[in-house]
Amino acid sequence: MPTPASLGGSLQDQGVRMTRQRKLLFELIDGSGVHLNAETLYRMAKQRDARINRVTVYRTLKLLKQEGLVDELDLLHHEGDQHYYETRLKREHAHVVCLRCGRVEEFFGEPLKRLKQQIEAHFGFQIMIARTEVGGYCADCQRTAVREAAELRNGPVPAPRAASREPKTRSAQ
Amino acid sequence: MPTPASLGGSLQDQGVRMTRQRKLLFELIDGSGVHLNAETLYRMAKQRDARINRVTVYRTLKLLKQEGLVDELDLLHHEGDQHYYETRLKREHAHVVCLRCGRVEEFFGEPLKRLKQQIEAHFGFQIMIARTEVGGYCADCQRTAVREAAELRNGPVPAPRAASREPKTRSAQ
DNA sequence: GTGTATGCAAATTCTTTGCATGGAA
DNA sequence: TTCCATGCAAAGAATTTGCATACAC
Repeated sequence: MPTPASLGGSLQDQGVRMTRQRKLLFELIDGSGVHLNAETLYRMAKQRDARINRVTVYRTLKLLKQEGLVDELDLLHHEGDQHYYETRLKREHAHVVCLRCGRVEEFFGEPLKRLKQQIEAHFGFQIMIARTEVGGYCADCQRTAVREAAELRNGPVPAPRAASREPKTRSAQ
Repeated sequence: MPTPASLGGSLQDQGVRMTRQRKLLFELIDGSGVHLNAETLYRMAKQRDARINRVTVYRTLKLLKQEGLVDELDLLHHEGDQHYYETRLKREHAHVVCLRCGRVEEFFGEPLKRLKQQIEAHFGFQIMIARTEVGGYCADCQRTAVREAAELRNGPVPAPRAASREPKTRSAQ
């Protein structure tokens, strides 16, 4: 299990070459918290090194995915069909996506461990990847939805959807 | 919650027109058990009605997805980036994919309910979609992997990967 | 009759591949 | 010095869109 600062460390031992591009990409993925997609990662990398190519980003993500160093998510395709990547954490967690404002929360907790254990026991299965993604409405957006519905009934000027499209992230439990 | 035989029923009430194509697609999705992808569905439909177009399949799936009548999965991209669809069941369940033979199992159970409840309570979240997809090795493939490793050590003729690529499905608990 | 759904062709989005060159070990 | 990694251009897979026609209501 790699510490954030050493995404590449274990790879080097396996004979994978440490290039300028890979070093940069590893740093960005580790440093950015979570939920980068290929395009965003590419743009961030391009800013710090104009000589990097989008294809290299895809190849690097594929490598990290194969080696089990990052997890691939789609966050329920809430904004398009691209995939998102995060460094693999020790703790199992679920992603909770608000379908209205796009905020992504993370949930760590007992039920996830139990779920995994039960599946392994039930099927004699050896679990390598586990992904739980949940969509719905966050507390804020539930309130807003109620307000908007009221305004729609009463006044002819519904408030513009104030929710940010910029996904925020907050961890829990 | 639609019964399998009436995927389209509730849609008609909402002013969605029941066309020859939609009727056929609804029947196929309902009848086929689970885990159809767009291309497979298209080919099945084409066999029963040559006049159907691939685009109509995509449009119909999108409609059903929006109305919450089918769930969209990717089964961890085990064989490509296409998506899979299944009619929405009353019971929450997880999909358990063998990364070697491609078999897909379904897991129904307590931990899933608990997980959902805890997330709703913890965040004040209103869950609309929940998706759990688990990848790993099934009991059979664990045994096979051991045998193959042994053959690799002893004899120079490892057995070909005998596992079927045709995903089988079995339900559990 | 009206307006939504379809088919067709073309476009778009996301991702991968082939091949010559560059660079890490 | 040896291969693996990169960049570039181009291909590929999955899905969506524009627009004229067909057809459900």
